[in-house]
Amino acid sequence: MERHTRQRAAIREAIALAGRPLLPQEVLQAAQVAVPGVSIATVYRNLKLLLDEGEVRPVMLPGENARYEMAGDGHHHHHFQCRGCQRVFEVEACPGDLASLAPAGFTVEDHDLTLYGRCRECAPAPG
Amino acid sequence: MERHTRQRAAIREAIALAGRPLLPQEVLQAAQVAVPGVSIATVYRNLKLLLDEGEVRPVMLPGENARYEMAGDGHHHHHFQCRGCQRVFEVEACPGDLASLAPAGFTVEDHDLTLYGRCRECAPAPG
DNA sequence: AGTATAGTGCGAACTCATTCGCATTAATGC
DNA sequence: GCATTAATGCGAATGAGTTCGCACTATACT
Repeated sequence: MERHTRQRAAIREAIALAGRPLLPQEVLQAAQVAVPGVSIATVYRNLKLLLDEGEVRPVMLPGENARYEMAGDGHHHHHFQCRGCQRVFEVEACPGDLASLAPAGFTVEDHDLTLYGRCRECAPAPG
Repeated sequence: MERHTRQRAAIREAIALAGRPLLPQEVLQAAQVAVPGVSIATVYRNLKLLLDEGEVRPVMLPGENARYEMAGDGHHHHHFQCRGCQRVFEVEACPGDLASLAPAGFTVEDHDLTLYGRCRECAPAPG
């Protein structure tokens, strides 16, 4: 039977409160604020659990390790990665139907879009 | 001084003729047709060389290892990955200006788009 | 043809994220 | 409170992709 532990709660909280997809390392750092001794192994174990339960979803970006965000209502959205802090944010908008972009004879079922630039905190003209 | 070897020629050819980004393993297979004994180490060494010379460019897709394509004229384009054969193809089209999709205060400099579906050969309704 | 040395093939070594083994800790049910 | 055992922390182990070391090959120049 599944037990309720401080570590698990801290890990779930970390992801829920971040409001953006986190790397396992970022989850660890955030969870360690609440539970100083948490280990990276526990983060990975709980991420797997949360994934199996469908509470959390993996976010893959080009050339990056998987990040994790709350699955929420599963609505379609994309991501923005800041070139200053490397953090990833959710983007609600979507360019819409892209089926016509594919070569003739190809069928488009889905798409992934990643925007790159500067987040509010790493504003343009970095210092 | 840089020498002309059969291996290097075969590797460059493999990428040029493929017309789509190749994984190091795919480059190896293609190059082995021309030069049976080529090793994967040589593929990696030459990929690095070609990258340094700007002849070849890396293509990163979500959750995938780097693929390589000829740098060509460097025009802006995107990619399509087939869910049947996993191969990646170039897509000329682009949805255009996506700057407006980002949250307020964020600056969009660039974007990556990946389409997923079925290529002509792995046509819909696989079987 | 002869020499110097860039390039190659092979297998070992490395990187780094992720997973595992195991002794220990602590949540749950009685 | 006590027993059961899921969960944790630690460090070792994995695994896949990539790189390295070194003896050997073969290109380019004479």
